[in-house]
Amino acid sequence: MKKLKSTYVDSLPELIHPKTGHIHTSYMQAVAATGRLSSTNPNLQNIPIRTERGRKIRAAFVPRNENFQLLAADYSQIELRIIAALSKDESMIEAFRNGTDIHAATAAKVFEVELDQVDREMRSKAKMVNFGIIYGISAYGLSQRLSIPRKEAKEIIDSYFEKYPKIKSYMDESIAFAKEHGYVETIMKRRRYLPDINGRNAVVRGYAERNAINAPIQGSAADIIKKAMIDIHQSFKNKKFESKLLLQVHDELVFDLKNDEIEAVKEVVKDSMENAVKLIVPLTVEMDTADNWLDAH
DNA sequence: TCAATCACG
DNA sequence: ACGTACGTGATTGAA
Repeated sequence: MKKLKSTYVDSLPELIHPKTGHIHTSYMQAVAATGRLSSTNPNLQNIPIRTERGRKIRAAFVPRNENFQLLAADYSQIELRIIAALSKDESMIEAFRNGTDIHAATAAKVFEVELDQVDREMRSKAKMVNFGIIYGISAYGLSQRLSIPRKEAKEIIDSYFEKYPKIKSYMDESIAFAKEHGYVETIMKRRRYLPDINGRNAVVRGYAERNAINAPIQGSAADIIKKAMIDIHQSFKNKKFESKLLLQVHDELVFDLKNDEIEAVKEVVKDSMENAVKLIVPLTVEMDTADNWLDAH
């Protein structure tokens, strides 16, 4: 509990710029191997939200004055939508086209129950599995996360691949591509080189194989939000908006929104993010406004 | 200087 | 049999 105080409460006020009255972060464009941005000095991509005390820190981020409010816009499940699109798995595509809760839909499939029979625990497990898929899952890793025997974890994973068969073949193809070419690439052709993909050390090779699965997914999400940011910048300039983009947090954009531009800005932001690229599944964006960052979620 | 820890997506 | 979920940055305390 020392972390919240030393990293945020004590440090951030010291970083308010004397001239602007704002905290200014630096975004690094060539640090993350997948093509994500990173944020330093201070890092504003890891402002707390998960604990009650942490949420109070996030609530301290406010608009510049009474004529503005904060707008937070975030992609819903962008990485799973990308894997659905890249793998062309019919079931997962169908789930996203129908707008169903993907974790609940996954739980229904994996545990073989009706959608309305999915309880909180089943959904929670299915959510962990969905995340695991993006990261390059192993039975052992899932068993640790879910605190269940490895055998049971393996059964869940086997069931997952049975219900979403093309996710499995897509993952195998990503690894095969990497082994042949020595790199993997995103939807916008950003490459991540994986020199250890054919290595003889199983631990190192396993790491590269998980990178082969994860990098195109995480990197494509980064490509998409970057394109959206460029499109939004152009629109704001053309329309002479005074609202400003403040922060990017991987799948979220935060704006200082002028009160007389609310509807126009929200339309531009939603449209630019949802249509930054055309996938075979819809991209959806959730957004909200408030007088602090916490409540804009 | 570096590993461990903890903050986020 | 092996060792194991992806990507970051800041702080802390031991070496």
